[in-house]
Amino acid sequence: MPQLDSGGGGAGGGDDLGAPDELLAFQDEGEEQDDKIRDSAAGPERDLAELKSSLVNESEGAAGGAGIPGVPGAGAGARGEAEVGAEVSPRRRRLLPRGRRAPPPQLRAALGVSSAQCVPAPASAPIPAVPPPLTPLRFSLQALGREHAAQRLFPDKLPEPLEDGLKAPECTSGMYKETVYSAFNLLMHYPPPSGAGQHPQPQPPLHKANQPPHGVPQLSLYDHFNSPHPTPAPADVSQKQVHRPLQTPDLSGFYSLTSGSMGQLPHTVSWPSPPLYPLSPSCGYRQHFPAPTAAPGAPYPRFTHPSLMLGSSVPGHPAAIPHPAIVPPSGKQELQSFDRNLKTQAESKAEKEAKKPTIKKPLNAFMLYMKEMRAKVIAECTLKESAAINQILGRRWHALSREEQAKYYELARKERQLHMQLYPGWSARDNYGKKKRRSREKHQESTTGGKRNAFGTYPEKAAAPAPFLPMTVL
DNA sequence: ATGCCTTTGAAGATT
DNA sequence: AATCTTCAAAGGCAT
Repeated sequence: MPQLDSGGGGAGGGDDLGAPDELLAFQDEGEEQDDKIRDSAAGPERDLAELKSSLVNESEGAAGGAGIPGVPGAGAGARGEAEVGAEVSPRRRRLLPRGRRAPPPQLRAALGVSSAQCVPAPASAPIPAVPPPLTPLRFSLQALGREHAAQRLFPDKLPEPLEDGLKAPECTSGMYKETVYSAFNLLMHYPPPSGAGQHPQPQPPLHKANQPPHGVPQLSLYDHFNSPHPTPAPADVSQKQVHRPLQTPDLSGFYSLTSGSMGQLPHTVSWPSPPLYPLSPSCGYRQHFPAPTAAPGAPYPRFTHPSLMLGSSVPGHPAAIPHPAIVPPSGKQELQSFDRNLKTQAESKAEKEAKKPTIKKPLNAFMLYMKEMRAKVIAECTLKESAAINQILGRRWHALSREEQAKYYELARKERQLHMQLYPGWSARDNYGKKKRRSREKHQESTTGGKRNAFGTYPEKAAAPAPFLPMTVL
């Protein structure tokens, strides 16, 4: 989205041209802004109420024989829903019962056990920026995930944007205003003295770093560069092993909107972190690495695991530095077998090819939004089923103001741009077929009666000019 | 163990 | 050019 490129042209070329979706996302929202704002302020209970209602109505509509309800009930509230008067979006149509599992009843069950299942914040108490503490299990898993995540991080990227973020007006007056992000930024750059952390959760021991990251949740560049627990770089790495594929000065402003998962912040900000120090101003990315705390010369375990030494696909970026977007083929099973295979080194060429780590797609704006807000929704409700949560998040996404959405689009644009810089030869095509696709027959069934075009909307709407120029708000 | 569900957006593939 | 398809995250659930 060129309008989003406040840099007046940006790093170059087509990358600055956001996908049409980004423009379309703001369509039909002009006169709906007021409604959206009201809805947005209505709180989670309304989200759920709408969702429940719409699900019920949609199901009833389907059962009624027409197959498609004319208006999805109260669910129309979030956006004014003028567009659903005549036709229901393909996405909503997909909510209708289909296939062997009849999702709507499932979701109704998940959402409709009772309104009490969702525990919204009291009316007098606004939704906290920081979600309630996580359960011990989730807490430890996230901590573990974060640690492993750090192992996959490029040590040569750093919170420089964070520093910029502190200076950037949009970071002090936008989506993260008066949130923990500000504190997070500060802590990232001005961490408490070693041992000053008062959080009862001890920092995971470094020795864990030698363990393979089994079950490590996939992290995006967003996670990585906003990681509150950046990977400490060994002195030798920081001095001589850091290779950068490109000099990318125009990336200097990346990730100025720091966040990471909301759910991680409460404890992560209180973790004691080693002091940060800038690496090399000559680097494409300015680096801030935690000063090594290990004895000089001591091996740095975080980079010793074979699975962490997988080369990036970046030409001139030798194998040493893993990247959060790089993951073993698919999950922990593969990771374990990957280790074994590395030990035996007896795989066939084809097998090796199959074991090549996957470079994931960069997250789009909505994915970034979901990643950030999921924990919040989970905290507000007892829901855990992602399908239901995603529905809520989808509605909230539409209820966001243009300014709020624009920030995620900008973040996503930067993520794509950085991804492109890091993996010049990568294509989304590379990952095609790596997921087992649902059967063609089933998919056709699901799309029968309504097709979603490349813009996720109706062709006639896609043809409409986008009234919104995000540039004006950035 | 694996895939589906569900969301939006991006991008490759197909018509 | 327009449309279709796949994948990105996530976690419960069905097979």
